[in-house]
Amino acid sequence: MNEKVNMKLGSTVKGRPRSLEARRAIITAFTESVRQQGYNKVSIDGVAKAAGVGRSTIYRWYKDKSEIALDAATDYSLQSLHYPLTGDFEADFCVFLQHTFAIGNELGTMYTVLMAEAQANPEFAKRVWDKYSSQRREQLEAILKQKGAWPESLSATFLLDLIFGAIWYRLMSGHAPLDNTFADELLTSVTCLLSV
Amino acid sequence: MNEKVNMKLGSTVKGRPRSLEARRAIITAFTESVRQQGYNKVSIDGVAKAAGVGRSTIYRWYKDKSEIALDAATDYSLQSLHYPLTGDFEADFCVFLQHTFAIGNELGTMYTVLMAEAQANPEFAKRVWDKYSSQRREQLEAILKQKGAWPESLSATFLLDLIFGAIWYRLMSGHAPLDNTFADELLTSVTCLLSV
DNA sequence: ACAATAACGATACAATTTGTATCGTTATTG
DNA sequence: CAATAACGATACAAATTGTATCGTTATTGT
Repeated sequence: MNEKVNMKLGSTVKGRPRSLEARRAIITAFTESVRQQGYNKVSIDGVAKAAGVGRSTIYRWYKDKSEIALDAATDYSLQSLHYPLTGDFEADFCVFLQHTFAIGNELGTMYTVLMAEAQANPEFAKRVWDKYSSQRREQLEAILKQKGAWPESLSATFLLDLIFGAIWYRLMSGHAPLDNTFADELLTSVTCLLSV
Repeated sequence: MNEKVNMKLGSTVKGRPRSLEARRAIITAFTESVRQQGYNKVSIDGVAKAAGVGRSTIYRWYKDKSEIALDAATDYSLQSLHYPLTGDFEADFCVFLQHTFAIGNELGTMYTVLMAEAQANPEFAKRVWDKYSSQRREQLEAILKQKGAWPESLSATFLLDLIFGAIWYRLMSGHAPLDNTFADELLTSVTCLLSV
């Protein structure tokens, strides 16, 4: 989202302040539209009408469709990222998975689209990474480190790739669900790999 | 690709046969364009001009852009799938990874796009799965089964998701390469999981 | 040789969508 | 109440899509 935005509380800036309701409406309408029609068939005009805002309002704050997607995705994801850890590896890992699965089942489509969009746009890819991926990785890494003994031969980067990769892969391919069985299998495997 | 196509050798069908050169040119130009500009910025007209064919020729055989992507992706992938196994788990696994990495580094962008496209289109998703994903999975599963002892608690579906997931995740995020180190880590982990 | 056939390149077309610009209106600040 | 900037509405050129039509070209069968 545009940084010059006049949305800070207690702003001293003159002029009509940005409508947070409009932004929320845009994000909601966009997310719902993507879910129903697929990213490539969603038009800005359609989102504007569904959100009940003017098309110009969207263009004022988002350069193009991919920017809306990034804002919508990070907005949603960050909400579920700030909660206290118990310190118990197994419990925290399971909670993390549950949150991640919930987001995935809710917004998986959106993230896949972001990845596709990032493919040919390194700058955009970096923003997706910084605003979304890296934050979730850091959270999970902190949880994994609670396990204590960590085999030297196992790099954290690789283990994170393994876990997030499997989740992503199921999300994208849709060939198997993100359910409790899957969570159990992840826990078992990670425990196994960390106990060598 | 259209099934009614008149491209079989020794066809008895009247009329001018389809130009395989045109198809090859389309696939090549499309792949290159996607690599350079990104899927969403590639136009059919641009591909036609780059391929040196008429725009109508493309529309005659492909319903839309996503169909070109699917044809291009499967065409390329299937070439690398038919080779004999040695029967040695470790050797075959490494060769498989090398082939998969090569395809990924060559066409990863394309596959990510296919996944995104498949998100809101179950029918298309099924075709991607049947024509691409499932074939590679079967190949890898055959290789893994050569290992012999397979822990009851570890489902093949899950293990395949772990492996392909990690590869995909690296491809999409681009935060780490598909290199020999990564292959080693995969081999080590899979061996560990299969030896419990 | 020649008719039948169908893919080819080209071009034209309406419909959609994009991103920009402009307008009068509305909300907030000083 | 003046200054300011976001708001919704609307108009616009440009690009793109998918369809249709045309004359041309390559192949098959008689």
